[in-house]
Amino acid sequence: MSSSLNRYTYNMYSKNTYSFFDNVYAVVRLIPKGHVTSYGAIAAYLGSKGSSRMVGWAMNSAHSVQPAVPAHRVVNRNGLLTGQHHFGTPGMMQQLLEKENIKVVENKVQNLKMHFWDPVIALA
DNA sequence: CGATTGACGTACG
DNA sequence: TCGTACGCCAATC
Repeated sequence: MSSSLNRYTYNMYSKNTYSFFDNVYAVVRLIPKGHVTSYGAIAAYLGSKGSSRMVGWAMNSAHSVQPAVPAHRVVNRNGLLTGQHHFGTPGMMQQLLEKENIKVVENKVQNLKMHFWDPVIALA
C-alpha cells in the first residue's frame, strides 16, 4: 500500500499511527463502486488481522479526512451496516449503497458474497 | 497514568 | 445455531 504521503497532515494522527489510518483510508477509497468489504478484510490486508476494531476506529475519523472516504462500502463480516449511525441521518448509508445497486434489507447487505471486494485478493 | 470504550471478529460452550 | 468471552490497539475519560 503506497502510503502516498498524503499531505493532509492531520495533527491528530501525526505519529506512526498515521500510517495505519492512511492505509485504511487508501484501501477504502480503492473499493470499486458497487462493491463492499469488511473491517476484518482491511485489517488483514494491512497485516494486523486482529486489529479490525482499529479499522472501525479509523473510519470514525474518516469523516474529517479529504478526499472523502466511501465508508459506506465498509460493512462488518455479516454484511451488517453497523456504522450507519455515523452517517448523519439513519438510512443514509443504506441509501448510498442502494444507489450503487447494492440491495440492503434490515440493515444488511444482500448477496454479500457477490458484492464483496477483498483487498487481500484484489490488491495481491 | 490507569480504566474504559469501540463502525470487529474469532473462539468456545 | 446462539450467546458469552476475549483479543486487538488507539483515543478518551
